[in-house]
Amino acid sequence: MENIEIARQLDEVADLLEIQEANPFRVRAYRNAVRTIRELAAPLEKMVTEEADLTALPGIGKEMARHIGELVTAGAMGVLAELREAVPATLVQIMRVPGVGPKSARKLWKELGIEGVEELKEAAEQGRVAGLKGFGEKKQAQILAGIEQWRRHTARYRIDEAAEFVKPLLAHMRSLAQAERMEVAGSYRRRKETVGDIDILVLSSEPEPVMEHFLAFPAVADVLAAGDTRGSVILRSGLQVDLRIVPEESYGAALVYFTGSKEHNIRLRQRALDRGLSISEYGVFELPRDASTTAEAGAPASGEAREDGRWKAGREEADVYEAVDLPYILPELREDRGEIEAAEKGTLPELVALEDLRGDLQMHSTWSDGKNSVEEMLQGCVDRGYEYFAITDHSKALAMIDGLDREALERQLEEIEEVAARHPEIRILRSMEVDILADGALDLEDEMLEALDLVVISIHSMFNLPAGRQTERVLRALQHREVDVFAHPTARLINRRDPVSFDLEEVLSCAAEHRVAVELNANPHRLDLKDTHLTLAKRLGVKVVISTDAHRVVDLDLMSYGVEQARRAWLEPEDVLNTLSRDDFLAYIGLG
DNA sequence: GCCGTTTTCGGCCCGACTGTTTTCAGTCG
Repeated sequence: MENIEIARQLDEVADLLEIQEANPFRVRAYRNAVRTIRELAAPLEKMVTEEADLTALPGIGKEMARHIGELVTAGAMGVLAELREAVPATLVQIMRVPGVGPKSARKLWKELGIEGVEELKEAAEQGRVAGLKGFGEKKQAQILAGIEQWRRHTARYRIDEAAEFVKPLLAHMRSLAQAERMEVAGSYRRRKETVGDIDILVLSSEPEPVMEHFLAFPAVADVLAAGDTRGSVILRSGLQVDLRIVPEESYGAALVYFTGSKEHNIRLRQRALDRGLSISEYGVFELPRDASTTAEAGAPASGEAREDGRWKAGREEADVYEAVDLPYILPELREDRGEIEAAEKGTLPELVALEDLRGDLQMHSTWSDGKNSVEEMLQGCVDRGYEYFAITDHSKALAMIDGLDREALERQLEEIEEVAARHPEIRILRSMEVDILADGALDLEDEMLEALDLVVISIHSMFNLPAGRQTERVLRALQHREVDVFAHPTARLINRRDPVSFDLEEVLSCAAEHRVAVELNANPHRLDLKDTHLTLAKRLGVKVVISTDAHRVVDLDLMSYGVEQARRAWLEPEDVLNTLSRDDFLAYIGLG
């Protein structure tokens, strides 16, 4: 059983417990376990069969380990089965409707017998929901709108999709003089591969016109909330945008708060409490001395309290970190994946940056499915300051797009030689993206593989092999002595195709042993390997190459998405092969 | 249900907005 399925079932336990009004901290314990499992690169199933100690994982205790063991060995968890007996599992769907939480779901079920979204819609349309105590006409309308929104949009947006919506919105907001500073925060700022919504923070001493201007953005389809300092809208695209307006002394604290992640913020706030401080989006505050005896021990709620002398910091993000004795932590690292501990010890990584890259090691030309010639791609690479690049057209197994057979490759290599002769300013690597066939053999004769400067291999077929066979297939390919790079290893397409299943740890160990690098495919549809996988690669001593897989010259600019994900994985320049200079890179791949 | 050089018991982040309320609960981020 895949980790993702185990996480899903534990998450359902948490949902059902919430509807049952269980101890909220117990619910949180399940959510924490879910988070750990979602980020875990090692397969739990294997850990269980090897009798590894699951309780060593954060948020997994004795009980959680027992649940997981049960699920892996018996295929189901007793705790979930019992909950499903007591609570209709379809109530979880109701909870997903915006504006409906566990309390409402329970009430709708207990008092109106509603068990699913369809029934909820019907009841709301008939006006029966408004009759409930604590509900009303407006709440009922909100629920109906919520159902529509939920139907329209369930998936998260790829980061490049989100960027397309963010750009015009930012331009709109920047045209307003009262918006003194502005930043897109949230997971967008942390450069996650997908975002659920967009969070925009504005510094202004005049919030009213800023909020008005925000609501007047032409693409706004629906206003969910609009207060003095917080607003929330749905764009026509279905994307939700939240706006927060804060004064100058709170901008840094609000940026920390609004950038997240939630888990990172919780750690910071706990750290503050340990130091007699409290952090909120308004700043860092000193706790009252007698905090233990009073109920309101936290940060002052709003404006007036910021002037009572307890405000300590909050203008800039760095001030907030400094207040809890930490150096500044970059947004990409704020996931509570050890960055707080590293910051404390002074061992934060020196993250790789776009300027560090000296070459691009996967791109296509008109020889296969690319839209530009070899020479045009070369010029694109020269324009981006690269010292080397690889032309990696597809091999013949991809008949659909006319992959190159041996003869075609030979002709292509002749052209490359001619182009190279005219362009001594950059080194063209003679390469190919060779398909890994069903049995792990490579889709090109050994003789030709030897003739290439760089052999890149990847999966384009048989995505659904069972994990055991997929692992064997990949291991065999990795062991071929001519292979240099394993490209887009899991073959996933974000929101479109699941990753293939194989034992990643075994695959990476094999890559390390045979000195094969893994690719971080920078195309925002792929971002493969993803951040947590790359962290594991680094730990296992596997080098990474970041490549765009460009199919036209402009695609070469997708490199930034790759670098951002590499940064989320804590990669430093020395972890990434294509930060090497031309001579060092050629030496690394044995071309002296 | 998890966790711990201040704790194996008693904690577990903090605040805005909305709707239905006369002081707050629920939801969300």
